[in-house]
Amino acid sequence: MAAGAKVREMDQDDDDVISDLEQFVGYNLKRAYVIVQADFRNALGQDALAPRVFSALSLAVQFPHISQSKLARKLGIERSGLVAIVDELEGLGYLSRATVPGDRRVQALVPTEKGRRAYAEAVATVRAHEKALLADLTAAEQQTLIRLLRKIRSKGETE
Amino acid sequence: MAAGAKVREMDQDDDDVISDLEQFVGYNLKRAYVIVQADFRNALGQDALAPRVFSALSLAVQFPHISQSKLARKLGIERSGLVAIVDELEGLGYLSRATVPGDRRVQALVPTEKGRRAYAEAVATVRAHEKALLADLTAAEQQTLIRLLRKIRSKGETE
DNA sequence: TTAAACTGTTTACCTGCTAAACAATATCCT
DNA sequence: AGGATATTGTTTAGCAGGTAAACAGTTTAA
Repeated sequence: MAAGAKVREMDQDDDDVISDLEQFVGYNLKRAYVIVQADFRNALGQDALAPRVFSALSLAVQFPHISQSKLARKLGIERSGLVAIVDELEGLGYLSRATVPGDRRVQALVPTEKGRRAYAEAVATVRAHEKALLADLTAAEQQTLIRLLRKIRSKGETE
Repeated sequence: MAAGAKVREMDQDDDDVISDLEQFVGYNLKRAYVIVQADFRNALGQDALAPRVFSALSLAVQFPHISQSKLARKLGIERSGLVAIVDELEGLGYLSRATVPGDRRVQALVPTEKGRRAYAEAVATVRAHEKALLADLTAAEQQTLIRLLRKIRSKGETE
């Protein structure tokens, strides 16, 4: 399986050689990201909440009446990109766009009871799957990992 | 100006509240990945080698005469997705598709001297930028980070 | 020799974004 | 006051980076 297909008789097996790439944080980050994201997706089922929709819902539940602009900023995406996400959440009945008395430009995102329940359920599922995926890491290692990733984030999200 | 725009007078500032999201490895991974990738891109210049093209070149240089199938497998992408990447590298004159005596199906990727030089230069640049980006992490922390990311990878790349 | 498997490729598609323009609304500046 | 300036949500067009399915050519297995 891992051995090179026997297309040629003396095929030197390069599979275990450590490449340059492996020494880059960026490369390892990307590969790990792909795996964790895939795990997320089949944790919640193939066509349920996508990671970004889950994230938006999470923040909407935690910060009810947040505006779309603020939410976009928290998520690190553009306002325009958030529209489809909020559309989806509204379509699912997980939140509604409410007008704000003082400012008629902003749409306050208020989660519905259904949205809060769905989120509570999703968050438990995701947590469980992430825990299983990261079973090889001790609790301390997981905390360290998060701490180091946040350090990188704080370097880049300065504004 | 991290403070919320003064749209309303008593706008509680949610910016420093720790959200649920921050506790997920997946979320932190994604955010960090975006930052490192962006750093990579403006390390090499806006329209130079994209990360994935750099990665492919790296492996082609390190494993000359690797086949596209093997390269795709190493990169964790589909064969079909690799075609455009190899096209680009060939277009740049960084490698060529060579026929293999024993098997007329496979295209052996052989880096040119130009390709090897370009890679050597790129790798130095990327290393320098990554070092700068990760200056807040000690060398030990960087090693730990890579070790933990590889642990996640080894969990997901089992096949 | 026929069936099965593998290689590279094309094509059609999907996801998750950005950037630019826009109308509506709000705020700032004298 | 009132005009410039800014902000909010939105649409549209486009890009990057991938997948999946089908295919011809070639090789291996039965």
